[in-house]
Amino acid sequence: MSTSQFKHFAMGDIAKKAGVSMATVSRALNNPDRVSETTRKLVLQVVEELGYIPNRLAASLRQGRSRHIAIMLPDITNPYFAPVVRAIEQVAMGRGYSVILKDTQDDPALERSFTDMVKTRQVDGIITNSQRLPFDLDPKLPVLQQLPPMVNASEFCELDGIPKVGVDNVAIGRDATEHLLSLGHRRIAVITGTPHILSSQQREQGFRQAMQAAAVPFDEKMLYPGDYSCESGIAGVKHIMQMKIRPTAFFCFGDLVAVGALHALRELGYLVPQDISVIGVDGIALSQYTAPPLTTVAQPLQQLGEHSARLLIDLIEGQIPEQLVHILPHQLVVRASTGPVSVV
Amino acid sequence: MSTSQFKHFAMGDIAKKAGVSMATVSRALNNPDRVSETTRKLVLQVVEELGYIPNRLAASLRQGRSRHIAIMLPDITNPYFAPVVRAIEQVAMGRGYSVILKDTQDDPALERSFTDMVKTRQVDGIITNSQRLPFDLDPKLPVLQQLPPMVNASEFCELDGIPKVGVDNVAIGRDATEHLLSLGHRRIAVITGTPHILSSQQREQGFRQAMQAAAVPFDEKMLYPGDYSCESGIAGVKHIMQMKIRPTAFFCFGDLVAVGALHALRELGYLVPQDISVIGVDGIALSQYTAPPLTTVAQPLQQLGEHSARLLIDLIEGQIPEQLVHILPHQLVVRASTGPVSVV
DNA sequence: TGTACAGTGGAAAACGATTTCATTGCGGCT
DNA sequence: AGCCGCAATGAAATCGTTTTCCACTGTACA
Repeated sequence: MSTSQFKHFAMGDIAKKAGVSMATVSRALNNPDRVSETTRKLVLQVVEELGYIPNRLAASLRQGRSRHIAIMLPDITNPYFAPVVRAIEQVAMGRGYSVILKDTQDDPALERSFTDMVKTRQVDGIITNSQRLPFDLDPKLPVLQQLPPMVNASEFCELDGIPKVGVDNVAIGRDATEHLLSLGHRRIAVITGTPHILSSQQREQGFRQAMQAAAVPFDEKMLYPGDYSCESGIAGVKHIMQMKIRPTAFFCFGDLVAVGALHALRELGYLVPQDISVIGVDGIALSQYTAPPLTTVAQPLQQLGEHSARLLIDLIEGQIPEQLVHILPHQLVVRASTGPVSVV
Repeated sequence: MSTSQFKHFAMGDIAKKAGVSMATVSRALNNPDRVSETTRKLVLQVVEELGYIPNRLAASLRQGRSRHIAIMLPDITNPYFAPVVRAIEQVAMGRGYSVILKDTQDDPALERSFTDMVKTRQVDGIITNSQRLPFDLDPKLPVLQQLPPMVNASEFCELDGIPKVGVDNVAIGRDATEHLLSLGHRRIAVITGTPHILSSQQREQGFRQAMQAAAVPFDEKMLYPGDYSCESGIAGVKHIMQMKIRPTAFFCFGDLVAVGALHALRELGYLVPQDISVIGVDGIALSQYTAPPLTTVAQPLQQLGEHSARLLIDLIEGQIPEQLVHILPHQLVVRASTGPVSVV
């Protein structure tokens, strides 16, 4: 038994005391214009008087919706997600929803078990940052009809027809690369994100496009497969800087990776940006306080969250969303970690 | 209406097809040892066959518990919370609970509205990082009896009798200060956390104790009231370093503050730790990658989360917790941001 | 005068599980 | 043989709302 001992009134108690039916109490509370003003006032007064608090669980059961949404992330400790989650949560609250959070550690089994929450009616929809689709689809049927309300945020599943909110990762890869190229860098090293993840693949694709367009050859040894973590930034730098031919710049596929890279370069005695330039992606808050402040391609994190939440809730409530796919603008933020290539 | 079109079977369908009663189905699913093996197998097979998925909302209503817990934070973007939340979430999952997250921005109204979720039966209990008690208490009655299941994590409410999990902030303040003193620092500046918050007050108290014990006088002008943010670290440094008598060390009440301080000192041209030492509190993951790596008093963030979750769920389930208050050990982690005071 | 209709409000059926209470049948014990 | 107890099961009550009908009133209109 629990420690809480509130005295609880049910709707019936209110009804009795107000001398009306439960239906009327319910209406007075939820559809105020469906009862006369006098009755409504009467009911509300009794509600106030008795301190009645409705049991939302019962309402949810009857209505078939929980008014919860779920958000599924691979790694809550990545500061990338904090502003996104906060924005989601704010929009959700504004529309009467609560947010259930799940750190899946990128584990398919966890993802799936979490997704079951919509089947068990515990949540009305899901925002996922995973590119894995946690539902079995019948390829013969249209995708949208088989899906519960869900939106893919930041990280996309390849499948068409799934609502998505994110950025153009190919363009991000291109823009970052062009920035380095424009500073005269030719030997650019890349520390990618988790290789099997689409965003990383697309950034790499953008990188290659830009290099090719500038007719700069790329030595495949200059590509280090990371996993979006700080540690992979460190490992990447250490690995690459021990090679005979060293790069003049690092393109890190995440700001966290770049933080690790900056750290490792500092340890190895290199000066950024005099010896080596570093650019990141994401635009996490901390990127402005690294040493030196990090040049990065910033994503509109808050907007990402807002759009995801709005889209999902529209979907849940059967409102037709203006669009099913939102690609939000990114922005190159030049700070002190990139500079002209040093003439050796 | 929602887009999801799963065909749903209710327990009655299973019962009918298996030729048993709903009670038996329920038991086969939830209390396997209360039905014979043959019936259980039969039921499970039908469940499998029809792809039956129970409606947890209905179960929750009947059982009077949602199997959700809520966690309330002042600021989700502070990396301090990420490991805590993750640990909470893992323990909760292990015990069959989901976690609802709320960023309250330290706003009392939001806190209160969120807390209502336990009254409305949407959550079974709350972990709060706020020192404000979101319930009205009758001072005549014992505290515990009036409270819903809740635990105070990290940040404490002054009231006795509330389950708490946290660290000894006075000792933390003392330890950090003693570290600086042992390096020869005498003019120590302090950038506090949010002044009205207990953890900040206690760290300050510990600081003063240590100073007094060492018979080192403290100039009140060396205390800058911050708010645990990066920005307050920057502002604090800028403010204090423009004074005539400058400190040789900064004691920042949070790692984020310290990150800001490091940034500002760098901008002002000071070398850390040669010119000035900086120490933080928290032990966030990033503290090891700052420039220079940050000396800090680390909190056992993961354990904090684990204990909070366990304590709360014990409370919810009426198990008697071994103890109601957990003070976990902190640890001074000496890195490169502190050093002996320079002989001027 | 009769009919239609809008405005109210009530009774009772959902929602879909869990749990209580009663019943059955069987084995063991005396 | 008779009785007790226990394991296995079912019927029905229950959780606390929302919602669907339907009834009733009074007014407007032909």
